[in-house]
Amino acid sequence: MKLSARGHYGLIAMAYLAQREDEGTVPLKTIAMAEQIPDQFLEQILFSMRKAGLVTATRGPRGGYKLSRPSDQIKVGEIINALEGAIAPVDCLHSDTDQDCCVKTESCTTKFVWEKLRDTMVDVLDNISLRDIVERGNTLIGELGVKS
Amino acid sequence: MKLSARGHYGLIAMAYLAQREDEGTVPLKTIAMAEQIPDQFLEQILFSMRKAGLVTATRGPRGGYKLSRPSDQIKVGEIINALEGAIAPVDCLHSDTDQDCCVKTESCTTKFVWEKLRDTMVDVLDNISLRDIVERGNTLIGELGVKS
DNA sequence: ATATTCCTGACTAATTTAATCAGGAATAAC
DNA sequence: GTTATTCCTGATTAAATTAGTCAGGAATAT
Repeated sequence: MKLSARGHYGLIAMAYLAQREDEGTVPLKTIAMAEQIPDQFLEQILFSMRKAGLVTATRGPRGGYKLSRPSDQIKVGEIINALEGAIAPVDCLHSDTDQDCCVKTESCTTKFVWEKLRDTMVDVLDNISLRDIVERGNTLIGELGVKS
Repeated sequence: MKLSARGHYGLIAMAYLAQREDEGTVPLKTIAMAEQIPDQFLEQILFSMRKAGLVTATRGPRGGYKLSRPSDQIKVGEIINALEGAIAPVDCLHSDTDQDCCVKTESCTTKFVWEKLRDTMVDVLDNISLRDIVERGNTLIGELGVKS
């Protein structure tokens, strides 16, 4: 039940962009450097973010990435979904019909457990926006002092 | 964010035992056969269950496994915990101090997201017992008719 | 005795994930 | 129009994890 590095890095990068949403574009290398993400790996990740319509990119000198929408309109759920596919603790949750996993055995009495888990996870992630993360970060800094 | 086969099979096997909790011990092979789980793999899994104190085993002819407690006192969370370790979407959630992941970058403003997700997941899984699964299964059978 | 069933570590195979490589295309600055 | 910068994108390799098997042993009921 672990998040992949893709998802982990992805959210960090998006939060980085959110924190600078009023400052125009940010080049990939800047993010990679600041957050210690291998930059060719981050390239893959931001490519996915662009395909998902969550960021826009500009090429050439002074180019880079920025959020495609205000940070309060981008939910963590969308990001993770774009990077890792739909959340589903168990594969057989995908099919609308029970075909795949419930035909042969009676084991699918357990299925509702994973459905409930999935629904709860989706609910949590769809209710946190990038802005929430930025604000939370600012609050922490205010309370505890900046760290670096 | 996928459950491993260990966890998936494990819950199925435990639900199987729960459904027969008044019938004495059930041999591993019976479960493996019924639920289509490779039996040497199931052996590993039930071994873990025993080490975690969730089942008791009897050797020899007419031996087998049974739940070590009434099914309503065994939560899904315990089972998954024993089979996959503590739930933690991101590794740095383990350490009580921030040492591991938050020193170098400001990326840990995202940490609370994973904390919240973890807490919610734990909450869901700790509030479903094996008996809930059995009852749910019986209800479904009553409503929809038995499948096999 | 013997058949049955669990015990347990070591091992192998398959899959997934992380990361790198490579070459290209667009664009701003000069 | 040349150059440096930055994103684009598929292919490939390397590392790690997971799934599953092998092998031999120990306990126990009949």
